[in-house]
Amino acid sequence: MPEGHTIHRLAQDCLHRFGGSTVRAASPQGRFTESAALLDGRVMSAADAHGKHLFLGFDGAGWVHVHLGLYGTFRFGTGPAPEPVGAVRLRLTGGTDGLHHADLRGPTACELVTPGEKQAIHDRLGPDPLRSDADPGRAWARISRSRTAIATLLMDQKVVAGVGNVYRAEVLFRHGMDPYRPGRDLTRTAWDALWADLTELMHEGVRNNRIDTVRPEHTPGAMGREPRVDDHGGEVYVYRRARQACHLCGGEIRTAALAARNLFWCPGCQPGHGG
DNA sequence: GCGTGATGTTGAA
DNA sequence: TCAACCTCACGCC
Repeated sequence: MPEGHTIHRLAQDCLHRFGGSTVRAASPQGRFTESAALLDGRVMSAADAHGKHLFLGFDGAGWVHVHLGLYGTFRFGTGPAPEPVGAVRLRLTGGTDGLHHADLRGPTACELVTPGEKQAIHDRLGPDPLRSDADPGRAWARISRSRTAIATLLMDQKVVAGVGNVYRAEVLFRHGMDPYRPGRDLTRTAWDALWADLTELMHEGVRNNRIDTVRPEHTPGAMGREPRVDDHGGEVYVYRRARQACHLCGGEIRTAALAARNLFWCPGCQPGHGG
C-alpha cells in the first residue's frame, strides 16, 4: 500500500509506539544484523517522512532509511512479538509501554545513514504535498517547461514526492485533465489546483490509512451503486477500473501503459489526445 | 492450494 | 526497456 500517505502514517505510528523510549532492535533475517545491533537499546527520538522514504532517528546512531518499494510491509502489534515468520529485515520491540513490536518485511531499502546521507535523499526529492515545508513552485518550475505528459511528471519523485499510481490517476480524473497533456500546457492555476487537491487527498489518506478520492456527491449511496473496497483501500473513480463504467459519465474507463505503469482514465471526463 | 498482479525503485542492457 | 527485488491479497480451482 505504499504511496506517500502510507509512509507518513508509518512515521506517525512509529513515533507513537516507540518515540522517546528505548527500543530493542533485531534482524531475524540476518541481512541487517550489524546495523540492528547498533540500534539495539537506543532511544528512537524522531521519525521523518519525505515522499515514499521513511527515516527513523535513533539517538547516537543516526537514521534508519526505509523504502518499502512495491512489496515492503511494516506491521505493528502489541503484546509479545510472535516468532518471526519469513524474512523479517528489522524487528523493533519495546516502545512507549514496553509492549509494542513492529516487523519490517521485503523493503527495497533498509539502511543506517548519517544525517548528511539523509539530507542527500531529501535533496533529490521534489516537494511532498504532505510536508509543511513543501514548495509547489519548485514542482511548477519543472512542469511548466516540460513536454512530458503530466501523468508521467506526477510519478517522477524528483518533481513531486509521494504521489503514486493511485493518486496520479485519481487527481487527474478529479480535475478533468487529459493524462497525456504536456506539463508545459498546464496553467499555473491548474497546477495550483492539482497541488491543493493532492494535499487534501493525501492528508485524508494519512488519517484513514487508505486512499479515498470519490467526492461525497458521487459516493455509492448517492449514486445508487455498491461501494468498491479492495486491497488498495477505498473508493476511487478510475484506478484499476478498466472497461468499467465511469461513475460520472457512464463511459468506459480506459487503461494504457505509461512509463512502465498502468494508467487509468476516463476519455469522456478527461478529454484530450489521450482519448 | 496455485497463479497472478500490484500502490515502487534501481541498475544493467 | 526490462529484469530483479521477493510480499500479499485476490480469483479460481
